[in-house]
Amino acid sequence: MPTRFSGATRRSSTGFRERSNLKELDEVDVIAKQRDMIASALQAAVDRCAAEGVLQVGPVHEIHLEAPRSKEHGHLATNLALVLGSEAGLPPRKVAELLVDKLDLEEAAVRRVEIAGPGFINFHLSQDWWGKLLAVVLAKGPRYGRRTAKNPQKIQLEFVSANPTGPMNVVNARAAAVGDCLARLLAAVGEDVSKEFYVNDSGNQADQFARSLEARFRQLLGEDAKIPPDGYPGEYVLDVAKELFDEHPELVKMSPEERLEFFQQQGLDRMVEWQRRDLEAFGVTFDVWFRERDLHQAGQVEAVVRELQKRGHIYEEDGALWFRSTAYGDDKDRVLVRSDGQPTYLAADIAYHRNKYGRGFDRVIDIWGPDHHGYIARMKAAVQALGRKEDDLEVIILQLVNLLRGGQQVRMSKRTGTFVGMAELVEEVGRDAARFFFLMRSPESHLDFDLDLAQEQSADNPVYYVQYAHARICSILRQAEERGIALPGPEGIDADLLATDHEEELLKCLVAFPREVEAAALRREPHRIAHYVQELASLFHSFYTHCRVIGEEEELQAARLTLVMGVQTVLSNALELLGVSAPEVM
RNA sequence: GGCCCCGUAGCUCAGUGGAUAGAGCAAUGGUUUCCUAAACCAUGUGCCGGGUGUUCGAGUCACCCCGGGGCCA
Repeated sequence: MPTRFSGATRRSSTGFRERSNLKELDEVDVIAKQRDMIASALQAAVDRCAAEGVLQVGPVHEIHLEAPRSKEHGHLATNLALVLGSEAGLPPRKVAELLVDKLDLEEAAVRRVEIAGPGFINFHLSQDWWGKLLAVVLAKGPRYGRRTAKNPQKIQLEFVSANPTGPMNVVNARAAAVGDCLARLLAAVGEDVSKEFYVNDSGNQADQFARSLEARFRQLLGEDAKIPPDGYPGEYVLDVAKELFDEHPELVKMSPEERLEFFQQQGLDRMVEWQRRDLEAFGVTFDVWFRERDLHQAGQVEAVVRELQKRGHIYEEDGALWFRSTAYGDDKDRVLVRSDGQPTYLAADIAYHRNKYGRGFDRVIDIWGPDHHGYIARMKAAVQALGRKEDDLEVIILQLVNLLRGGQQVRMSKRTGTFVGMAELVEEVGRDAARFFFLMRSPESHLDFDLDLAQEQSADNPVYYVQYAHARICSILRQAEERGIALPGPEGIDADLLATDHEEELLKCLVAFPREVEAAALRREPHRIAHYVQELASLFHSFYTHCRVIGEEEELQAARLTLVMGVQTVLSNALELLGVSAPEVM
């Protein structure tokens, strides 16, 4: 039944986003359903062959169906016959023949089945099915690619957690982009995610920062104060000192001890605020900003040491308290409380992780910089010593970022002032480009970040390339709207008309999106989405050059407009996952 | 010395144990009466660092070696 896009139904400024009432399509993922139907048909065929004795095999554990790379191999393919071949003692192609012979695919939208290569069984889906797929994409709209989980995990994702004693660097920025994207991906597959930033506002570094502030403060008063040797000489410390000086004239009258105390609190708060603003400018927000200070004040560091003691994981040696982390695979035991009674950083970190689980998280994912890989074993040991499973803590180590300018590596040095921090980077290349570039590589790969390319407004710049595809679609839809072109509903189009390779490739790409999201989320690999969206944009640009949309014969125009809306939806959804904007005009 | 990451086309990198290993860049040549040329099309490129093993099948998994980067001591 045709519905009209123009006129009565809702429409967005960019086109004909429409709210469909395709209830059952909205609920069921037709792609997954198609897989399930083919898989169960294969299962039935195996059972029948086994019952008739032509195939002597045990129960099949898993039927693997994949989308082949090459289109000659159909839309879905299974290696089932190859797997069963050795077990049955028959050549795989023979097994495939037996299976295909017994295959009942009446329920499935399969147009053709063939045996190919060493024994693959390839399935070609009917064109009609592609029309249904488009209907699903449009019906789900922003929710296409998202799903709900039957038993959502409560996941805590901790990332960035930069020391509040200085500006954030480019690895922090990479962590922000990756962490935020991962949070979006996990939410997209139905998990319950909380993003957290851990503020190391205690300990020696925080003390040194306060002392550096004090020195800067005295300099403002005209005194000849020196930054302590382990302090922070950066100019930003002077800026903070100035701010505090202007806002708190009473500081002048305080004793040095009182002032130090004040700087410990207010100075670090100022830095944290600064970080929060920089992150916001990058489009990254956190659900929780957790202060290490609070852990100490609540006595949780002592508490976790006591708990480990009670559980028998602590021993005393040389006046210090040691955690027997080797019992869980660490290469040596670790000090938790030094002989002078001071807890170590590790003790606080363990207390922090206990706190996380105490808040009811099923799983904790930490994203750390490359300098922390040595901590994985001891933290995992601690988590297990506290009675959790090893997998309840997952650590992603981000590798280094090399900034390139003019083809040359930008040497990072705080001393020589060639330091490019997160804020400068976002300022220089823009939020979208920065995020996209950070998400192009897998987290554990070293990343070369080409500052020149990121700013280029050309085809070479993948961000613009992808965004341009979206803008072009918006342009088509605007024109269709202006001309008052009426459309059938997505379920009313004739999908047979989408017959060119360009169109088929696009449809296949749209189908693949939910699984791509799932893979990216489960494997913690956001870069998959960056690659996917480039692929989709590329297919669209090619389609755009070769196929007209507006001005074609009415039915074809309708079918292509529907296809283009589907592409728009998926481009926009994918970019949303990356945290990159999808502009309507460029 | 121990550990982590990487090694795939000239460069930067993708690559769920599957079929003839891909993309972008760079190079060369083309495409605009027509929805945005920030685009498209065509052409070439490989001991997937090396070896051994597991497997019906290995760029992918295991082990060893070589090389680059990093962390710790």
